[in-house]
Amino acid sequence: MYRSHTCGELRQNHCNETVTLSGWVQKSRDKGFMIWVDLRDRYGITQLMFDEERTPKEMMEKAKTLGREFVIQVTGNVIERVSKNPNLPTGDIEILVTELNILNDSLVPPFTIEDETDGGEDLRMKYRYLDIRRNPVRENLIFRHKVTMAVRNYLSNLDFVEVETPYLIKSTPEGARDFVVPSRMNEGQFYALPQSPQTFKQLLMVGGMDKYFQIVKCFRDEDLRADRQPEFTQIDCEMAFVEQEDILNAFEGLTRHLLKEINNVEIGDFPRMTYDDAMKRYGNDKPDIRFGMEFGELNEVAQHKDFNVFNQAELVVGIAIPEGNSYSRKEIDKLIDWVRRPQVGALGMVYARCNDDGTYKSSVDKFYDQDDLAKWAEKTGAKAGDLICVLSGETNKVRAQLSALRMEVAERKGLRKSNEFAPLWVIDFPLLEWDEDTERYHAMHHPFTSPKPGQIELLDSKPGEVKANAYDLVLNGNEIGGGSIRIHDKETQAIMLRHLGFSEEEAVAQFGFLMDAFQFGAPPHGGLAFGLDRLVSILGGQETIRDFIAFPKNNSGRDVMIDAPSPIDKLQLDELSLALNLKS
RNA sequence: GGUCUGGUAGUUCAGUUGGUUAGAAUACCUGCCUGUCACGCAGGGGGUCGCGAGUUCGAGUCUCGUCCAGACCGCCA
Repeated sequence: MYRSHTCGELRQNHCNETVTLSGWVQKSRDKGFMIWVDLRDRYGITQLMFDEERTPKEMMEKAKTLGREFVIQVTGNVIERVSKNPNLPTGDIEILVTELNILNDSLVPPFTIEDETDGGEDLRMKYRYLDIRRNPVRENLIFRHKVTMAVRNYLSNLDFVEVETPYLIKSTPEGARDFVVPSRMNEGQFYALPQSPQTFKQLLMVGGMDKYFQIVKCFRDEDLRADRQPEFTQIDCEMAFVEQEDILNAFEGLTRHLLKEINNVEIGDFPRMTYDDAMKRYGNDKPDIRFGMEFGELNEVAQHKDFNVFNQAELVVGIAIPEGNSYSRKEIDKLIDWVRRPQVGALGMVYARCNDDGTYKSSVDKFYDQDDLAKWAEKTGAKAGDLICVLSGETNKVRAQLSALRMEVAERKGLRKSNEFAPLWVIDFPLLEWDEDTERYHAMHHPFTSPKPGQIELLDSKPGEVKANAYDLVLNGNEIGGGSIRIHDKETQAIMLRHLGFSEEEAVAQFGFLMDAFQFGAPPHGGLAFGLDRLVSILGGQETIRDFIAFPKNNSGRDVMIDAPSPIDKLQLDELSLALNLKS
């Protein structure tokens, strides 16, 4: 028996008991006459004690050799401490050790195993197994476990069935790049890892599994970000015999349950906003509505004066920064520099100070009088003491730029509070999106999304204006879920694929299996998928998803711990009938 | 594919205008210490300044290239 108790559970009432503990040496304090060792496991820390008078000499010598992260097993008596430590749950007691067994020694760890570690990201990832010994990472992994358990319980209680779908599937040209797996048994042919189990869950609906979910890994071979991993986990859901309203209600229920269960936050009906509205009011299809600073469009009141920059712009739009008038000229210049960075890409920024006495002072006073500026204030909702920031140009670009500014200002002003939760449904997404590079329309969500009733005729005349039965669930400015009501008949699916540029042969080759299935009594269906990693990190009140993933990849898609990806040897390539054609 | 930031002791970082033997904290090692718990005290070891060229009497410092890491843009149906 390695242990009778954990390192987190012994208290005063255990005194005089003989116990056995196993764990890691957190720290050893050698005072010569006495040695204290903090023994750590997942559950806590218990202080071990060796002392000149009561500990045999050989054991005293052995205790002196204990280094950080040695794994040891001790047996001893629980005794009350002479000087207690109120900061530790086990601080009233310590173990007077009678047997010491070094199970395994340890090299000096490359960073400290403490809550506030001195280790950089790089090092922590290389030695992730040491990082996981730290409280914050371990707690995040346990937190994730609690979220997934809550999801499984909630959905299971509503008669959802978790069904596994295959990881080795077929590559499709739509959407993200596929990770590809060569097939040894089928020379020259490849599987793809799923970007999502999309078609399989639809086929489960055809199969009559009318409520499905799966907590499932998905793979996308695209460039990464702080919050984007090449393999990530979705809570993938699908329901048959449902309309959009049924889906929104079902998964609003799940989200509300999680907020209550995990964060003890009660939230009523989630607000809904159309995509068009979100773009107009926030310049963004995933607006953070924890704070204001809504867009005010100024074309009416700022054009047809002598300021050519605005006159030539498709859109003139501003926001009011609360108490922004306190910014110095220098700070405003810095803000202007910020929006001019290539990543944001604005050419310039016009601003107007809203003075406390109700007057205005703008960077374009030459062109606008006090009455004009008062109208700006009205449109942007600016109050005395605020700062109006105005950008202009091509509608989509300006909206993106001003949205970036809005988020940046909110971040700097601490308006993005991690313990506040503001969910939002964004609905009525466009069905199609024009792609400049390929000069054709792409499905904004995916090719299986159904258009709004009665709009399918518009596909020929005004494809960009067709709205879809597609919706996103947004939480605190992050898209945590997205879904749609699917097409469930062969004809509509064929029309859709044709508009996406598939020839009939291509459509049959890629998605024939789905359209075949639609001919055998496919029920109306729809669904939604949550990004679990992001959802968990937001509920956990943290920015980075990497600390909620046990073994994440770095920026370049590498696992620096196992050093993957890596070359494979000639033999493996030969078996797969593959030859390398390296660019560098 | 692009923009920006960084790379100096095991680790986190400082290093001024290009100038003597590259520093601090922490970790590590040795010794001391009669209740420690961020223990304390004394001493010690530890450096290819990412790598490669170049400029210079002289480069951690300047220039170019390159590699690695991070953030962002493109991309991510």
